[in-house]
Amino acid sequence: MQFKVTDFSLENTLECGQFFRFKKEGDAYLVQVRDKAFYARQESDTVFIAGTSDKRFIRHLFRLDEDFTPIKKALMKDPHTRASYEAFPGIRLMRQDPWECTVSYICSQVSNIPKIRSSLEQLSQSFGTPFRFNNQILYSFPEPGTLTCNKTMRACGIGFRADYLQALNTEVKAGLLTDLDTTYPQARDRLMRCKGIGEKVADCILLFSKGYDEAFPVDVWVRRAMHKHYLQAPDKELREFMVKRFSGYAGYAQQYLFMHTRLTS
DNA sequence: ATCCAGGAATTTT
DNA sequence: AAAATTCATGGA
Repeated sequence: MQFKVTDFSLENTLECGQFFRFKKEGDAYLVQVRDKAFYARQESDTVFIAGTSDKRFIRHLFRLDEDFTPIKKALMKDPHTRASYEAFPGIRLMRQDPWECTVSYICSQVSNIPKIRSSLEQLSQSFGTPFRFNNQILYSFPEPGTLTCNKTMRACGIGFRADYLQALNTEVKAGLLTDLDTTYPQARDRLMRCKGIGEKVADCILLFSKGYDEAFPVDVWVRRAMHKHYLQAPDKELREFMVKRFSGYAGYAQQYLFMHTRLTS
C-alpha cells in the first residue's frame, strides 16, 4: 500500500515529539497504535505502508485527506515558524487515538521524551496483550479499564502519575472521551476536570487526537521560544497571541517551534 | 549531589 | 483571578 504525499515528512512527523509508539528499523519505522502495528517508509514523495491494508486508518492517522496548503502558507509568513519549517520540513500533526493520547500525555508531565516512550512501552508490556508481528513479539496498548493496579503501574516508572491514570478510569467510564466532541473551550474544560490534567496536557490531547488545531500547548521549550522570539508574558497570553497570529493553526506553529528549539538549542 | 524534563495542585496575594 | 509556592520522579 502506498500514498503520494506533498509537504509531508514521515521522519519529522514521527520524530517531532507528538507521538511516542514507534521505532526505527533500518529505513522504515515500526509504528504502533492501540492493538495495531505497521511499517512505514518514505521515498521522496511516496509513503509505503506494510503490515496493514487498512487504507482509511492510515489516511486518518496522518491526516492525509486534509489540505496542508493554507497551513504551510500561514507558517511561511512568520519568520520564526518559517525558519522552523526550513529546518524540519513536512511535520504534520497526527490524529492519534484519544485514549492512547490521553494516557501518553498524563505520563508526559515533568518528564522527557525518551522517558515517556520507555514508560509507555513498559505499561504496554505489563497491561497490554502480546501479539506476533513480522516475527517479533509486540504488545498492544493497555485497553481502557485495565490500568488499575497502582503498584504495577509504578513499576513501569511512571511514579506519581499512576494516581492520575487510576482516576482516569472512572472519567473514561463516565464518558470523558465522547465528551470531547464539542467545541475547543468546552472540551478543554472537560479534560481539566480530571485529576492530573492541566492546561498543557489538555491542549496536547485536543491538538494531537481531536483535531483542535487552535490548541497551543505551552511546555518549557515552547515557552522559551516564545519568550525569546515573540513576547515575555504568562502562558495564557502566549496562547492568545499565537491564536491571533496563526488564525486557527496555532497548534501547527507550536509543533514547529517545539521541534526546532528542542533540537537546535 | 544538583539540575532538568512536553506540569499540576495548592496556597497566598 | 492571578501569582507564587509546593509537590513529584527518574535519569543525566
